[in-house]
Amino acid sequence: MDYTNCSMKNAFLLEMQERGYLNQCTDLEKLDSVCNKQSITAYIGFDCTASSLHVGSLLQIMVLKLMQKYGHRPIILLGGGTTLIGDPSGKDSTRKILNQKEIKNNIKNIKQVFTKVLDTSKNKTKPIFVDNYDWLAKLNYIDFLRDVGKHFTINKMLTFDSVKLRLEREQSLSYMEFNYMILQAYDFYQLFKKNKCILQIGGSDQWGNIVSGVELIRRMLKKESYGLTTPLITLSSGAKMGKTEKGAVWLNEKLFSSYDYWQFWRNTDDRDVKNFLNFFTEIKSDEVNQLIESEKNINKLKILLANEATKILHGEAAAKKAEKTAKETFVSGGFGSNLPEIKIKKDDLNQGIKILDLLVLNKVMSSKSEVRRAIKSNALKINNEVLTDENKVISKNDFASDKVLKISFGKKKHYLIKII
RNA sequence: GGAGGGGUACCAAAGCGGUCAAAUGGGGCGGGCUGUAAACCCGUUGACUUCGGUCUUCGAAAGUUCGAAUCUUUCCCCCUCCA
Repeated sequence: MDYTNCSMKNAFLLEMQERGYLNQCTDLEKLDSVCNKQSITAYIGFDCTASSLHVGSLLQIMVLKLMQKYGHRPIILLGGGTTLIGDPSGKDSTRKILNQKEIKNNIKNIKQVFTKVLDTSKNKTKPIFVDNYDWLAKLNYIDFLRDVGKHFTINKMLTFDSVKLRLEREQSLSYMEFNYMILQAYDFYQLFKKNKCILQIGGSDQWGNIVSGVELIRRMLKKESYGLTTPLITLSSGAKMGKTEKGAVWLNEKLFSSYDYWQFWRNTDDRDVKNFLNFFTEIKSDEVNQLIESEKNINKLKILLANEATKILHGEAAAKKAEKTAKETFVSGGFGSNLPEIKIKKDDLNQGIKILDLLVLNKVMSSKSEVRRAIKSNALKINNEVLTDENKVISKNDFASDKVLKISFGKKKHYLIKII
């Protein structure tokens, strides 16, 4: 949506707009004037179907961070209740239903990301974590239908994309999932009442759910609340954002290392660099424009992007370390110290280990055939030398004076073999 | 509940008794070119292998046959139309 003609005054919303975080808003002008008068509380709900969020949720997290910058308070709703139900938005089919234990565990892990990225030091803007299981689980079905359900018409619900698409594609939509939007609307109502949360933010696929909440609050409390969505990020290549050769780009370090995370940003498509600098770093928008103008070497900007983005999630030290490793590995072709390691026992090394076994056992590749294939196509290197012998046995002699050996698969995947 | 149609590898989709580890497209992976980018070109894409082969796969199970993804039976699941 184009808001260029809207005369916003509020600094927070202006920056939202400059960075491209604004997609749709239920009433931007009113929200603007509210934000100008007071600090607000807003919430974003996150899905807890996995043990970590991935970059797909990063834009939302950046919005929360930006709120804090302007003195507003974010609420993070980790939907233990709604995850039990499953949001049909943007899904072709029913997703896997998790049990409570899995969800609890997921919430615990996901929470770590927020405590790392957001500022928890200031009382006024300190994030609040809530779990809608706390109120959803207590609901009484009959009461709920009478108090909340009466405000929803099936006629309207059927027109929401999340429902409509399923019906059009003739994919089944269970009654359970059909209720999702009501529960999400009820969440907003609860947070409005309990925490004076007047704004719900979400991805563009959440629009329908968010509007339902705004309407529910209006009907039940006769009060005004707001909804705002962020755009769906589309890559220049048309692909979905967040896929790499290592799978999804997870935000939890256990699932996706800070080095890989840095690499992910470093490998950004030229055409996406400007957007990403605006979306995923804290560099000011006009500064970004200037950089794009003045810096002729796009790779320098990609390094900047990687550093800044990694800094936000994993801290400055991790970002620096990743940059150093990348430099050592790619520029000088040496041994970056932060590369993933494969450990070999001294005894095993004395006997010699087949390269085939080594790579499969350490999950560098999933089968011996794959290793053989890689060797046939000159994709495997030991200390930068192409390996042609698939029967190669790694032994002590292969190690340089240093106690380290570098194995590379393709141009980007490098591993250090260490003797333990 | 009745009548049809269908379930094939990561996905889509061909094959309908042997020449099928299974066409083709997409995706993935690798190589080349480059800039750790894009585009393009090439290779590869079940597992194990002493590179001769061997083993396991076409919804599940049983059967026919020298031989089955292909034929038969039962079961499970999905879709369409009718009620």
